[in-house]
Amino acid sequence: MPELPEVETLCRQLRQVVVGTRILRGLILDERLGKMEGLEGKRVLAVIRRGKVFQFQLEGGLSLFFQLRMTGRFHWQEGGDIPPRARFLLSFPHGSLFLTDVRRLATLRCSRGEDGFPRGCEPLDGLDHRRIFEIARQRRLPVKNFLMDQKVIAGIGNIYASEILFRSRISPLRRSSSLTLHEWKKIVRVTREILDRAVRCRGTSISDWKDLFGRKGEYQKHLRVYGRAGKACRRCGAAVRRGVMSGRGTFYCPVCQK
DNA sequence: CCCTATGTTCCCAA
DNA sequence: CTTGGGAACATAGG
Repeated sequence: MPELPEVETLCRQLRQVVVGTRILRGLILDERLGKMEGLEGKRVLAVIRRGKVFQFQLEGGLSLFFQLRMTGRFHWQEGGDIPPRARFLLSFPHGSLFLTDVRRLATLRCSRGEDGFPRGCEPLDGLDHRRIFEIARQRRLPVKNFLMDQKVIAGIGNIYASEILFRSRISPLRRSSSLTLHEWKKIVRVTREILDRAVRCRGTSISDWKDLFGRKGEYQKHLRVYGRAGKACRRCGAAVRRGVMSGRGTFYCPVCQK
């Protein structure tokens, strides 16, 4: 579900709503989500993101790390009932933050360190294509899977991986070790362009993605291949192909992408 | 019943 | 030991 642009969108909105405010109450509504210590009365000092992971930094050094995974969503409500499928809530004097999650795959980790974050580089603050090239050279997996490896680059998921490779004109099936330095330079530049634009669009609402306030994103209007199996490639007119890689739908143009 | 779904982790085989 | 692939997780919708 949420990839970097969607997580970044929520992160910016969360900052505006909860940073500097004192928590009235924190409640786990589904034990499977994770454990949490007393948060009552603590102020939220910052909400930051790395890759697809959120960190809420609280007064006293405690942090909450959230991973939304496939169907986790954050909602801000100034009143009203607990929404269906809510698994967690943080209440504040001016409203409540809910986490809902149909498939119950999201996770929460409460800790005092930085250990909740993925190890990969952040694509929005200067990916070094030489470094990526060096890592990719030693791996033999398909480049699409490589791009989605959160230990290398943090934040790219299934939709943006297909889009990045289409705009880079590289086949998702290529072994990561087969790409040249020049090709990585292109991929890194395109990644930055796509993710920046998707953040400005507040994410991709393909099925049901909505931001903190229930608004859809706009990046679905810019998608070039994702979800377009059998339709004409926007560049050359050939039929867009849908393959399956590691169990995930993978969209590409067999003519444009080499 | 079949398949699909914006993610991550764990197990197993090579 | 490393690497990569697929199942598992859980639920809804077409």
